[in-house]
Amino acid sequence: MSWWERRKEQKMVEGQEIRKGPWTEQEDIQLICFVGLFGDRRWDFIAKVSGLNRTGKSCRLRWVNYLHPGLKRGKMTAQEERLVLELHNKWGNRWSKIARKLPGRTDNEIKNYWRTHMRKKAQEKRRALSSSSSSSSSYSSNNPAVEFPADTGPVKFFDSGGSEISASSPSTKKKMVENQELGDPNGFSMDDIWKDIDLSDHESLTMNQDVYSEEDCNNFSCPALTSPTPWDYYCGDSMWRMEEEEESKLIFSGYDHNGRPRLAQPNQIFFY
DNA sequence: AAACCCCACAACCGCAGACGG
DNA sequence: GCCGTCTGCGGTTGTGGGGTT
Repeated sequence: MSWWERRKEQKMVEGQEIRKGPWTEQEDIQLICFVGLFGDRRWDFIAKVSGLNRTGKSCRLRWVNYLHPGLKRGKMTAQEERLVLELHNKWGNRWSKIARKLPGRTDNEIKNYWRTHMRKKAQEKRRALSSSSSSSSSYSSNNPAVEFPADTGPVKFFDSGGSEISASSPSTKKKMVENQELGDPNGFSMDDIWKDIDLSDHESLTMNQDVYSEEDCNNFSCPALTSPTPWDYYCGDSMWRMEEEEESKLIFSGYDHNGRPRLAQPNQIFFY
């Protein structure tokens, strides 16, 4: 049993049910306040002192994927889509690494985008293949690995990635290798398939414009947000400097009558 | 209008690495 | 070096909304 499970159990014993599922506005506000006070590092501590009855992990996730100032909302721009494609081709499923090149986008967002995007691609490809040739395709039907499931549900083979097998951990690497092995009984790996998909995208990309270099990626900056978020009202980029400006920061203290977030000094906030 | 499908998004889980005692 | 604790990452699942049949 892991420490986390032990801890969960301990909490249950203490009679504190760990909350799960969607976050309420009130919880968001509470979390924002406590992150404002203690910074976005000590999640376990924040989870404890905030009285949210959430796990530290859950708090962190909520912050990183939803509440963090500067997050972009809305559809990926064409530029971002291209960048994701490029970077995935290069790094594989290193979502956090890719996300760092797209300011305002989270790894989760990119992951989700890729998942749906690639599923669509796979389906299109499958349709194209089945209509063009039912017998001579190199995507042989006796290769179970390339049998795109009729069902559009989760597909394991999307765990493959760019030209470089890159993984943060040995187990992840192992998984990738396993996937490749599983998907390659006849010398045709899932990686090849995805590379193929990537390439077709890549080709259409390069037909129209220059390919992004790494330098481009580093210099890439997203256009200004078009729709104001609550964070635009109350912090602009100041929250990014929160750690350096512990003393002078303003933090969220609720909504005013217009529904706009209110600002206050930490010492002006009373939680309960 | 109802049923169904698809997509986007939010959230959870398991695991591994980092770090401090 | 070991162990406990915590954080971060990648994979997966659940769900709500919008579009289509």
